[in-house]
Amino acid sequence: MLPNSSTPHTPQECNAAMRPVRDALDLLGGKWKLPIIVGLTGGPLRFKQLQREVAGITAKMLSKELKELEINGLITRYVQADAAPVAVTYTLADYGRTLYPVIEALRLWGQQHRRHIMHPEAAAAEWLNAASA
Amino acid sequence: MLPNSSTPHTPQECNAAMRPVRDALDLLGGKWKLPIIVGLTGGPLRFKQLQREVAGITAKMLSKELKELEINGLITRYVQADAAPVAVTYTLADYGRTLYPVIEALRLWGQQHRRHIMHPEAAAAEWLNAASA
DNA sequence: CCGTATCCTCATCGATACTG
DNA sequence: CAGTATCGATGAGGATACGG
Repeated sequence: MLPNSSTPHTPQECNAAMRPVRDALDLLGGKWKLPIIVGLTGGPLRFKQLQREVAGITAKMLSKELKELEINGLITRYVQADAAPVAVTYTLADYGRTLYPVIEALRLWGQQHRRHIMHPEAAAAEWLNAASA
Repeated sequence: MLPNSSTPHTPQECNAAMRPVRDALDLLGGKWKLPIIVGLTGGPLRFKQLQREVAGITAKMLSKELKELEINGLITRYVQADAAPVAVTYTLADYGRTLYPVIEALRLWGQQHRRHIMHPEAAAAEWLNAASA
C-alpha cells in the first residue's frame, strides 16, 4: 500500500495507512522496550534478574515499561505469592515473539545503513541490486 | 539471529546485534520523520508545499528534520538560486525508498496489533496460524 | 519563500529514599 | 525481593518574531 498503488491516495488516506506504523513505532520506541524484550528472549526472568540483564535500567523504569508491555500482551507477569519474599516472574509471551520479523526488518536495514554511511555509492548499488534480484 | 541460534548468545552479543535496530528505530522515530517521508512519496515538493502536506508541522521542525534526513541520505535537497525568491525542492532519494519494506513490516504488525487489542485470543490464533502456514 | 533565533512547555528519564 | 514516591535534569517539540 505504501508504494504507489493504482488508486490515487490522498494525504488523508496516507495518514490512515500510517497510523498502524506509528503504533508499532511507539511500542518499540523509547530507551528500554527493546532491551527488555531481548532480555526476555532467553527465557523467563524475575524482576531483579531482568534488571541485571538490562544494563543501566532503574527499578522505576523497568516497572513502568513492564506494565506497558504487559498491557499490550507482549509479556506475561506471574506472581508467586506463597514465597517470602514474593517472587515475580516475567515471560515473553508468544504474542511478543510476533515482533521478531519486525525487529529483524529493522535490524537488516540498520545494518545496511551503517555500511551506506561509510560507502554511500557502493552500498546503495549493492542494496538496489539485491532488491531487484 | 534474533531467534535462538545454535551459538549461545551472551547479553553482549545481543546488545551488539540490537545496535542496528536502535539505529533504524531512531531514524524513523520522533513525531515527524515518517509523515515527511510519506509526504515526499508522491514526488518532489518545495518547502512550503511539504509543510502543507505534513499537517501541523512548524517551519523550525520541518527544517530540522529535513536536515537529518538529508544527512542520512534519505532525501535530496535542491536549491534553485536564480529564482527570486529562492526555490528549494526536496526529493525522496532512491535510498529513502529502501525504507519501504521496513515501514511495511511495521504497518503489518501495527494493523494486526489493533485487532489483537480488541480480540486477543482470536487475533493471536489467527496470527500464529498464518505464521506457521 | 526559506528558513533561523529565542523563549517556553511538557514528557521522559535518572537518582534517591522509602514501603509491603 | 519487588516495587512506589518524590524531586530534579534533560531534551523534544511548539509559538512567535525576525533575517536572507
